[in-house]
Amino acid sequence: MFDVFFSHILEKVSLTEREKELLKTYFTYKKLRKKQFLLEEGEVCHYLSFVERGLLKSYNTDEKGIEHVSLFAWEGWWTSDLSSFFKEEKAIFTIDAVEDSEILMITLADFEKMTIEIPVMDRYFRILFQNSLFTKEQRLLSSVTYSAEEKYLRLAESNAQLLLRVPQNLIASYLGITPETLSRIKKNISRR
Amino acid sequence: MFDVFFSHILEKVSLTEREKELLKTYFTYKKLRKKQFLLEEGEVCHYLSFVERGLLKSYNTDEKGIEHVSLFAWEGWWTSDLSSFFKEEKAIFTIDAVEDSEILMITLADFEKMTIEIPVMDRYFRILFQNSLFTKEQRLLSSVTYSAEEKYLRLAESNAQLLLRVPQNLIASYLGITPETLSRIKKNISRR
DNA sequence: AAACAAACTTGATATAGATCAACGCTGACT
DNA sequence: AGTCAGCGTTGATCTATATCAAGTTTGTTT
Repeated sequence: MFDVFFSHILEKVSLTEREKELLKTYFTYKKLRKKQFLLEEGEVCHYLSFVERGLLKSYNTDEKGIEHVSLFAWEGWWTSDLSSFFKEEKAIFTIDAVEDSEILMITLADFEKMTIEIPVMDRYFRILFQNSLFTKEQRLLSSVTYSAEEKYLRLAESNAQLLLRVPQNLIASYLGITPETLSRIKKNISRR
Repeated sequence: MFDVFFSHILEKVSLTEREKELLKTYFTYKKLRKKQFLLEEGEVCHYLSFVERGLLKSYNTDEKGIEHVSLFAWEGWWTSDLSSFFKEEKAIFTIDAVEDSEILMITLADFEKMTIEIPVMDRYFRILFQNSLFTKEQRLLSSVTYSAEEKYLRLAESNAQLLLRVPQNLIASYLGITPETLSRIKKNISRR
């Protein structure tokens, strides 16, 4: 139940057996069926969640009702509306399960307790957030600099697995283009 | 020389006098004249820098030679090509001074020493990177969801100071639109 | 297996914003 | 004080991608 969890954390920091046992106590295990919501826009996001198995997406819905996927999270990733979670404000993102999933959830109060009692978790999350920043920076640059086709090709290169696991309309949404445009792009690419 | 520096760090974590003195020893002070480079694309980024005074921008230049501003950093902000700094890879960003500036710089080796010897700095940077993530998430959402005019209005609201301090062509670049478009947007807004 | 709803494709048309070009203003350096 | 480069404005045109619409394929539920 904590397999993926510990293997991911121990890649970045060391924990004693005692710390491991303590760490477990802060988390709640939950199963989600495909399409089930973990968070809905407008609620306060009460959990930071680690994906043990499955795949979730977090997205924002605009005035026209169009969904813009902000992040996919599968085995070994964390997901949450970070801003809502840490500031206890209303969430701007919705999170739901793309596949049946199993997650480990922690509340803000427990997160704070955890960083006090296991200070090395501050280091773990420092490294985690730092790596997240690289990715976000790349995406931001990509979204401003490249054409729709280049964005798709770059995603295909950097994240081939995603394309196999996620329906094309969600990929389009993640890239910030319409499904129609993505369909045409793929046709053009395969014609060459 | 470390005024802004300590006031910003002490907002987030506490330090003993001993830790403060030790912390200082890891940083190098540097003055930059307007237009002077702190980092050029293709180099490895050897420093993470805190801005004591002034204003820097970090940007990426595309194949057409167009600059895309990724981040402005003024008093109390950190700047670096994070990915290049932490992975010791070639930088994709260039950083230069928009105004005469004074900065405090730390190398990766010293950063690592610092987090070992003053573990609470892991916490400081965890919180810092976490806050950065909120902002990047917002910008990404904004860049995909909103029209050029909405992006501008949102920036004006959330960051009025920036508009006063930075030339309009850089604001356009930061928003991912052309200077011509921004000029037209402002005209439209003021006509109403 | 039938029936229905998603997901994907293809074509026609519309549009936001880019690009190209010319000109005026401002402020920095000689 | 004069000159020149950079910044901002405005207009005309172009283009990548969105939007709208219809049809096809795939997958899920009963």
